Amino acid sequence: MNYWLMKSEPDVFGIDDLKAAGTDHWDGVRNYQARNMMRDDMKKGDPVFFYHSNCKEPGIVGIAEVVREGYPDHTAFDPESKYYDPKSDPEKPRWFMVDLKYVRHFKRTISLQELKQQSELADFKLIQRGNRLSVMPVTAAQWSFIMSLEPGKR
DNA sequence: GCCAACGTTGGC
DNA sequence: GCCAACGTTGGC
Repeated sequence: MNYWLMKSEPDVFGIDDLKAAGTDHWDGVRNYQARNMMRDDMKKGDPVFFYHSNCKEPGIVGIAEVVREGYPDHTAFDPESKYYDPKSDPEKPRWFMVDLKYVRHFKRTISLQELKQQSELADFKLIQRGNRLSVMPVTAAQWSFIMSLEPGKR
Protein backbone atom coordinates (compact mmCIF):
# COMPACT_ATOMS: atom_id res chain seq x y z
CA MET A 1 0.00 0.00 0.00
CA ASN A 2 1.15 3.51 -0.82
CA TYR A 3 0.24 6.85 0.72
CA TRP A 4 -0.35 10.04 -1.23
CA LEU A 5 -1.04 13.72 -1.02
CA MET A 6 -3.17 15.53 -3.57
CA LYS A 7 -3.53 19.27 -3.88
CA SER A 8 -6.60 21.14 -4.88
CA GLU A 9 -7.77 24.72 -4.74
CA PRO A 10 -10.79 24.90 -2.44
CA ASP A 11 -12.37 27.52 -4.71
CA VAL A 12 -12.31 25.00 -7.55
CA PHE A 13 -12.79 21.66 -5.81
CA GLY A 14 -12.31 21.45 -2.07
CA ILE A 15 -12.78 18.67 0.44
CA ASP A 16 -16.34 19.85 1.06
CA ASP A 17 -17.05 19.24 -2.60
CA LEU A 18 -15.64 15.72 -2.36
CA LYS A 19 -17.73 15.08 0.74
CA ALA A 20 -20.85 16.25 -1.07
CA ALA A 21 -20.04 14.09 -4.07
CA GLY A 22 -19.02 11.05 -2.01
CA THR A 23 -16.83 9.79 -4.83
CA ASP A 24 -15.41 11.80 -7.68
CA HIS A 25 -12.80 11.62 -10.39
CA TRP A 26 -9.66 13.67 -10.08
CA ASP A 27 -9.61 15.27 -13.51
CA GLY A 28 -7.56 18.05 -15.00
CA VAL A 29 -4.06 16.99 -14.00
CA ARG A 30 -1.79 18.05 -16.88
CA ASN A 31 1.63 17.25 -15.53
CA TYR A 32 3.52 14.17 -16.61
CA GLN A 33 5.00 13.21 -13.28
CA ALA A 34 1.63 13.46 -11.59
CA ARG A 35 0.02 11.58 -14.45
CA ASN A 36 2.52 8.73 -14.17
CA MET A 37 1.74 8.30 -10.50
CA MET A 38 -2.00 8.24 -11.10
CA ARG A 39 -1.67 5.89 -14.06
CA ASP A 40 0.89 3.49 -12.63
CA ASP A 41 1.28 3.73 -8.89
CA MET A 42 -1.96 4.67 -7.17
CA LYS A 43 -3.82 1.54 -6.13
CA LYS A 44 -7.31 0.89 -4.90
CA GLY A 45 -7.43 1.40 -1.15
CA ASP A 46 -4.46 3.76 -0.98
CA PRO A 47 -5.05 6.57 1.51
CA VAL A 48 -4.67 10.16 0.34
CA PHE A 49 -4.15 13.41 2.23
CA PHE A 50 -6.39 16.14 0.82
CA TYR A 51 -4.46 19.40 0.64
CA HIS A 52 -5.87 22.86 0.01
CA SER A 53 -3.61 25.14 -1.99
CA ASN A 54 -3.85 28.74 -3.13
CA CYS A 55 -6.07 29.80 -0.28
CA LYS A 56 -6.02 31.63 3.03
CA GLU A 57 -4.63 28.77 5.06
CA PRO A 58 -2.90 26.20 2.85
CA GLY A 59 -2.66 22.81 4.51
CA ILE A 60 -3.93 19.28 4.87
CA VAL A 61 -7.64 19.26 5.58
CA GLY A 62 -8.62 15.61 5.52
CA ILE A 63 -8.38 12.14 4.08
CA ALA A 64 -9.63 10.44 0.95
CA GLU A 65 -9.12 6.99 -0.54
CA VAL A 66 -8.40 5.72 -4.02
CA VAL A 67 -11.42 3.73 -5.22
CA ARG A 68 -10.60 3.44 -8.92
CA GLU A 69 -7.15 3.10 -10.43
CA GLY A 70 -5.81 5.13 -13.35
CA TYR A 71 -8.01 5.49 -16.43
CA PRO A 72 -8.14 8.05 -19.24
CA ASP A 73 -9.13 11.61 -18.31
CA HIS A 74 -12.08 12.24 -20.60
CA THR A 75 -12.01 16.01 -20.05
CA ALA A 76 -8.97 16.08 -22.34
CA PHE A 77 -11.21 14.97 -25.23
CA ASP A 78 -13.87 17.62 -24.69
CA PRO A 79 -13.32 20.87 -26.62
CA GLU A 80 -15.74 22.58 -24.24
CA SER A 81 -13.68 21.66 -21.20
CA LYS A 82 -11.06 23.98 -19.84
CA TYR A 83 -8.86 20.91 -19.55
CA TYR A 84 -9.20 20.12 -23.25
CA ASP A 85 -5.98 18.92 -24.86
CA PRO A 86 -6.19 18.33 -28.63
CA LYS A 87 -3.09 16.18 -28.41
CA SER A 88 -4.85 13.61 -26.27
CA ASP A 89 -6.63 11.07 -28.44
CA PRO A 90 -9.22 8.61 -27.08
CA GLU A 91 -7.33 5.92 -28.99
CA LYS A 92 -4.12 6.90 -27.27
CA PRO A 93 -4.95 9.00 -24.21
CA ARG A 94 -2.28 11.29 -22.88
CA TRP A 95 -3.86 12.09 -19.51
CA PHE A 96 -5.13 9.84 -16.75
CA MET A 97 -7.06 10.21 -13.53
CA VAL A 98 -8.17 8.20 -10.53
CA ASP A 99 -11.38 8.18 -8.54
CA LEU A 100 -11.32 9.21 -4.90
CA LYS A 101 -13.77 8.55 -2.11
CA TYR A 102 -14.29 10.97 0.76
CA VAL A 103 -13.16 9.51 4.07
CA ARG A 104 -13.21 12.32 6.61
CA HIS A 105 -12.22 15.86 7.49
CA PHE A 106 -9.42 16.41 9.94
CA LYS A 107 -10.63 17.99 13.15
CA ARG A 108 -8.50 20.96 12.17
CA THR A 109 -6.38 22.08 9.24
CA ILE A 110 -2.78 20.98 9.58
CA SER A 111 -1.30 24.05 7.97
CA LEU A 112 1.65 24.21 5.66
CA GLN A 113 3.27 26.52 8.16
CA GLU A 114 2.96 23.90 10.90
CA LEU A 115 4.23 21.12 8.63
CA LYS A 116 7.29 23.18 7.81
CA GLN A 117 8.19 23.44 11.47
CA GLN A 118 8.46 19.68 11.96
CA SER A 119 12.02 18.42 11.75
CA GLU A 120 10.59 14.92 11.14
CA LEU A 121 9.24 16.20 7.83
CA ALA A 122 12.43 17.72 6.47
CA ASP A 123 12.34 15.30 3.54
CA PHE A 124 8.62 15.67 2.89
CA LYS A 125 8.17 16.64 -0.75
CA LEU A 126 5.43 19.12 -0.02
CA ILE A 127 7.65 21.45 1.93
CA GLN A 128 10.67 21.28 -0.31
CA ARG A 129 11.43 24.44 -2.17
CA GLY A 130 9.69 25.08 -5.41
CA ASN A 131 7.59 21.95 -5.33
CA ARG A 132 4.63 22.29 -7.65
CA LEU A 133 3.46 18.72 -8.09
CA SER A 134 -0.24 18.28 -7.48
CA VAL A 135 0.12 14.58 -6.65
CA MET A 136 2.97 13.30 -4.54
CA PRO A 137 3.92 10.22 -2.57
CA VAL A 138 3.99 10.22 1.23
CA THR A 139 6.06 7.66 3.12
CA ALA A 140 4.45 5.48 5.78
CA ALA A 141 6.54 7.27 8.42
CA GLN A 142 5.46 10.69 7.19
CA TRP A 143 1.85 9.57 7.08
CA SER A 144 1.78 8.37 10.65
CA PHE A 145 3.70 11.37 11.88
CA ILE A 146 1.25 13.77 10.25
CA MET A 147 -1.66 11.78 11.67
CA SER A 148 -0.15 12.23 15.11
CA LEU A 149 -0.30 16.02 14.67
CA GLU A 150 -4.04 16.08 14.25
CA PRO A 151 -5.06 16.27 17.92
CA GLY A 152 -2.94 19.41 18.23
CA LYS A 153 -0.42 20.58 20.73
CA ARG A 154 -0.56 19.23 24.28
C1' DG B 1 -1.01 41.17 -6.82
C1' DC B 2 3.87 39.93 -6.76
C1' DC B 3 7.30 36.97 -7.99
C1' DA B 4 10.33 32.76 -7.61
C1' DA B 5 10.42 28.25 -9.27
C1' DC B 6 9.89 25.23 -12.67
C1' DG B 7 7.61 22.74 -16.71
C1' DT B 8 6.76 23.14 -21.62
C1' DT B 9 7.36 24.86 -26.20
C1' DG B 10 9.57 25.78 -30.31
C1' DG B 11 13.32 27.90 -33.13
C1' DC B 12 17.67 26.85 -34.46
C1' DG C 1 19.48 18.52 -28.29
C1' DC C 2 20.13 23.21 -26.49
C1' DC C 3 18.13 26.99 -24.41
C1' DA C 4 15.39 31.34 -24.32
C1' DA C 5 10.78 32.65 -23.95
C1' DC C 6 6.66 31.90 -22.03
C1' DG C 7 2.92 30.11 -19.02
C1' DT C 8 1.51 28.24 -14.63
C1' DT C 9 1.71 27.22 -9.77
C1' DG C 10 1.22 28.63 -5.33
C1' DG C 11 3.06 30.88 -1.08
C1' DC C 12 3.15 35.18 0.76
